[in-house]
Parts: sequence; structure tokens; C-alpha cells
Amino acid sequence: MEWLSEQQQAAWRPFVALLLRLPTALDAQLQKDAGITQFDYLVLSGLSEAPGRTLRMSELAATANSSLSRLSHVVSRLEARGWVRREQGPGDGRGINAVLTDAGLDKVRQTAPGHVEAVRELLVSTLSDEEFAQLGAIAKKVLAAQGIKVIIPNGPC
Amino acid sequence: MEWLSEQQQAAWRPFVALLLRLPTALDAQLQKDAGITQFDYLVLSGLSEAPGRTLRMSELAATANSSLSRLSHVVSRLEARGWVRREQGPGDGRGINAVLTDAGLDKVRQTAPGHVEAVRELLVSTLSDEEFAQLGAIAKKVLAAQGIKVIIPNGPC
DNA sequence: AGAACAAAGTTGATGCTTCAACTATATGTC
DNA sequence: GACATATAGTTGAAGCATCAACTTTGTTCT
Repeated sequence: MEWLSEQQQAAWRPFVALLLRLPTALDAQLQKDAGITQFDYLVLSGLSEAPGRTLRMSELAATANSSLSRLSHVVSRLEARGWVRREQGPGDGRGINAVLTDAGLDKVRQTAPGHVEAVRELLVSTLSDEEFAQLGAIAKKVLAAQGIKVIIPNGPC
Repeated sequence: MEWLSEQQQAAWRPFVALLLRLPTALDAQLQKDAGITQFDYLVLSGLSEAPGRTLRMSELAATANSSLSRLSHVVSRLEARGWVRREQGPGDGRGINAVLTDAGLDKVRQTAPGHVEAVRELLVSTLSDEEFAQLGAIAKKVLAAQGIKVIIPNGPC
């Protein structure tokens, strides 16, 4: 059983700090400006980028990196706010589609600029292009080691 | 107002995925093996490394990267479990010290190996030394841009 | 076709986090 | 010295995440 070396600690600690602080900061911005969480935003924007603004719950969970249970609760809340609607999916009788409503699309469009700006301010602008690319490559590698493939839709953020 | 470029998205998405998945995975390990959260662990181990196993609430909050409110709740729970005790601090009449009890120290010692192993497995082992160092440097830089200095005590993890 | 098992989703309970409001002590200012 | 303001910390309420249990539908094997 080995502890972390001093060099490893010197990398690990700041990373843990980032893991705690960045989501808090991003959530605070979204909560304040739009009354939603980052996870809500991920779900809404994930749907907004999907063909027909529609995704099966399990696929949406994959793009949002969440459990199905978490997603189900969140979709219920988003549904109650009129931004998402559930539909029985075709084919597989178990499949449920989450569909982004027009109001939901509006919400994403209103929310995106502020959120993108926060991401820029808090993260992107503080790093060189090369560093940011390194960060992405490292994240990808770590996830790949756990068999996770990141889904990259083509949207604002 | 600018969106993220395609290269930036290609870095941002995996990073978001990591931000969501890694804490979940670490929390799951600690919850399963020790019945505590990662944040609990951070508080306990932070105290275990402090002189006299004692830190003022506000200092502890800084080392654990948390709000005072969150810390206060957590310390109350840890106190109820017999791992931490509150003491009136000397000097400043407002200062409260959190002190790690013997039982608390035992808990950290029992918990640390499994947690360190999880960190190794999930993160450290998947990266080269250089990559891991890069990750640390990047995290440090991002935090520094927000005026946050990371406190690095000398403990297992 | 029937039994066993797996996959998709939901639900309710429990515990954690956040926010705003509050108390108490310290510090600065006139 | 009194007043205003800032800092340290706590608390309760509301919202969110997680886990286990459950239902329903699909798949596999014989």
C-alpha cells in the first residue's frame, strides 16, 4: 500500500480544490441568473442539440453523465416547469423519450450566453489554448480508462 | 458574445464529464467502504494533519474549499458520530476550533488506504507522471486566477 | 411456449448542500 | 465612548442526489 508521493500530492490537492470550487461557481452563476443547476442546463442543452430535440432517457443520461435515477427526478422537475415533456418511445416499449418544448428551447437560448461567459471567465480565459487542450486530453484519458466515451454534441457549451 | 470554438468544445466536454464522474466515483467508494462522503474525508484528514489535530472553523473551511455553512453542518454530523469536537478558541471570542478526537483519527487511518487506492486507480494510474503534473499545474492556475491559494498539508491524500 | 434473467425507468426515503436570516464578537470612525 | 460595519459561526428551510426497491418490457435458453 503506497501513499501519494510529494509530487503527486502537489498535483492532487489543487485538482481536488478545482473539483470542489468550479462546479460550485458554475452552479452559483446559473442559479443566480437562470434559476437552474448546471445539471439542469446540461440536460436542457443536451436535448436542444439532439435531432428533433428528443433523446431517450438512457441516452440522455449518457450524454449528461448521470444515473437514470438522477435524470428521472430532474426531468420530472423540468417537466413541471414546462421545459421538457415525456413521450412513449417507438419500438422498445420500455423506452421513454424526453422532448424539449419550445419554452425549454427558449430557456436554453436565454441561459446559454451567460453560462458560456462564465465558463470562459472561470476556466478558458485563464489557460492557454495548449493548456486547455491538455486538460481535455487528460480528462478523456481518465474517462477512457473507465470505459467511458464522452459524447460531444455540437452546441454552444 | 462568442461561443466555444470546436477545439475548445472538444476539451470542455470531456472535462465536464470528468467533473461529474470522478467525484461520484470517489464518493461511492468512500460511502461503501467507510460510510462517509469525500467531503467528510477531507475535513477529517485536514484536521488529522493540523498541529494538535485542531483548526479554526474558518481555516478548516479554507483547506476543505467549502463555505462556512456547509462545514458547520458537516462538523455537527461528525461531532454526533464522535469523530470531531468543538472548542472555544483562544483570543478571538468568535473563533471556534474543530478538534479531531482519537476515534476520529482512527477513522481517518482506517479509511485512508482504501481511498488512496481509489484515487490511484481512478486517476493517478491512468496518467503519466508528466500528465498528472500538468493537471495539477492547470488546476493551480485556474484557481489562482480566482485568487484562491490551495493549502497543501502533508498527509496521505 | 414458459421460465429466468436483463434492461429501462420510476419512486420514496434519507441525507447532503445551499441560501438567507440570525447572533455574537471585533474593528474602525467620528 | 458610541455607532456603524465587518467577520465568525450557526441554524432552519427548501431543494437536490443517492440508494434500494419496484414495475414493466425485452431477451435468452430449453
